[in-house]
Amino acid sequence: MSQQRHGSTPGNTGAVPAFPDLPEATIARLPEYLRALHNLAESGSETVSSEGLAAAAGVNSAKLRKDLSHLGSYGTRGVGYDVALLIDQIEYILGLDQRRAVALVGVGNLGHALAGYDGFASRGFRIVALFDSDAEQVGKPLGGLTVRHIDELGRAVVEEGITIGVIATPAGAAQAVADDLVAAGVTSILNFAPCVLSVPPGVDVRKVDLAIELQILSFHEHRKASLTAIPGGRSAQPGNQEAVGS
Amino acid sequence: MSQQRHGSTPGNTGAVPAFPDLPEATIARLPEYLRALHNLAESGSETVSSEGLAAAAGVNSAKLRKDLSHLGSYGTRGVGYDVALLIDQIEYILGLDQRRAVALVGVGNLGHALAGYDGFASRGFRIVALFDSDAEQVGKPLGGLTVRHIDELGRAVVEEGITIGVIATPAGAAQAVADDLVAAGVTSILNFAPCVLSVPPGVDVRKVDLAIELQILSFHEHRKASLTAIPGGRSAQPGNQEAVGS
DNA sequence: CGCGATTTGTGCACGCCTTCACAAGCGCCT
DNA sequence: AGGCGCTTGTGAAGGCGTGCACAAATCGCG
Repeated sequence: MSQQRHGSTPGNTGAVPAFPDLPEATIARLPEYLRALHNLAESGSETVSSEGLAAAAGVNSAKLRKDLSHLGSYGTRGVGYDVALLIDQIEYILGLDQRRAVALVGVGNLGHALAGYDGFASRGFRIVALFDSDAEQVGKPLGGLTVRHIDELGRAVVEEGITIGVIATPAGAAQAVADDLVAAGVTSILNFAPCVLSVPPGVDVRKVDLAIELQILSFHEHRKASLTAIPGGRSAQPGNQEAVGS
Repeated sequence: MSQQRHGSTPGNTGAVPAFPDLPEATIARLPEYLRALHNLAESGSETVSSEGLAAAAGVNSAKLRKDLSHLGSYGTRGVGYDVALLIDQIEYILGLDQRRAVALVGVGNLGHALAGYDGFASRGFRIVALFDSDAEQVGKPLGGLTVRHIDELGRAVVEEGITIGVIATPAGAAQAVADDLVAAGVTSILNFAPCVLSVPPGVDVRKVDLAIELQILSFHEHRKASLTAIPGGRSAQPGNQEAVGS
């Protein structure tokens, strides 16, 4: 975690409700809280304590309370948080009430899986267009959509109201695709290609590199092995849960 | 980002080289540096300055120097870093010289893509076994391997020397699979299921939730939209690169 | 051999995030 | 109505990570 520091809203005296200036670390945890809350709602819970929700989300209860306090006071002392109300609040903050339209570029190995991943639809996103530069792929049906050539991206972004682009191409093509997405008006990019993208100010990029996650685990394996090898090294360390994305 | 605080190596006076106690944030960036270094090596560079490598990895040069200084002094003032030497060092630290054996559990939509992802093999990992609980899937060939029933996991872990498990099952099955992996002796787990896993001390879990990444981007879209809507809101913010992990 | 240009390695200060500990508030029971 | 137990919300402290700015070190050239 590093940059991504955005300006606040200085003299916001308009009728529009002030957009809360949440810490980046808090934002990254809100989706996790949201998922836990949906589970609780399904199991019939009306309210939940910070302790209970924290356990379900895998975090410290103090951290959870501080995170939620940034959104405003939606809890009742002595009782807990109203599950349904909190769900609405978090979904509003995250902008999920708009069911954002997503474009997926690159329908190779990974792209196929992403196009068919039902976890997107169930959590507020619609993949509305698939693109590829390979003529072999263009025209093929995939998950209810037809793969289109990347030249059509600009038009599709406008017509479908796309605001988020997902890049699942090889690393060599990723920068060109990013440029195309930006030119088309997309301002948020999720990049699965193992490379650094250069984008203009105002465009947000998040990166997911599957191999990097394994390499981090590999480091801890290496460390654990070296600890158990030396005399005095303990074989059990308090290693534990760790989420990506900070 | 949160826990994962491991004990240091107190009285390490043995012949085994002291395992460096790297900050977690540094560890998360090492794989990125490694990728950039491989690119540089391929293009024929013998040495690289901190400025150059930082640009290739998408970070600040001061941060890069501090990160590398934790590994020891492998640079030459006035010249830069020896690319080949640094690659060896980082690969050693990350434990990649052992080409770790990985087990993949769940060959559904996402599992298929992971099994065929060549980015693993090219970066030090071998997927050596595929598992599923669905009898329909068991026996099918996939990426040069045959899908096995999850009951065989314990035996396979020992025989193949598996140290890392990847969970690509639905959320409902993930905890049971994690328990099986731990029981079989696996001490590192990469979890793609959208749920919190409970594991004993000494086992490391990293989580990748594709929908969460989109939700974080959605938040920034929402924020940007609300900024441009109010008078005085600027339409271009210094949003920028942001990696997951850490 | 000495000097200047270049680049690393790091001490320091700042800011963010986490965690503790507790006061304030709410509901329930008597 | 009053008191008691429970839970939230938050002030303060501590730790971690980042980035600046500079001293130390190395190479190349005259």
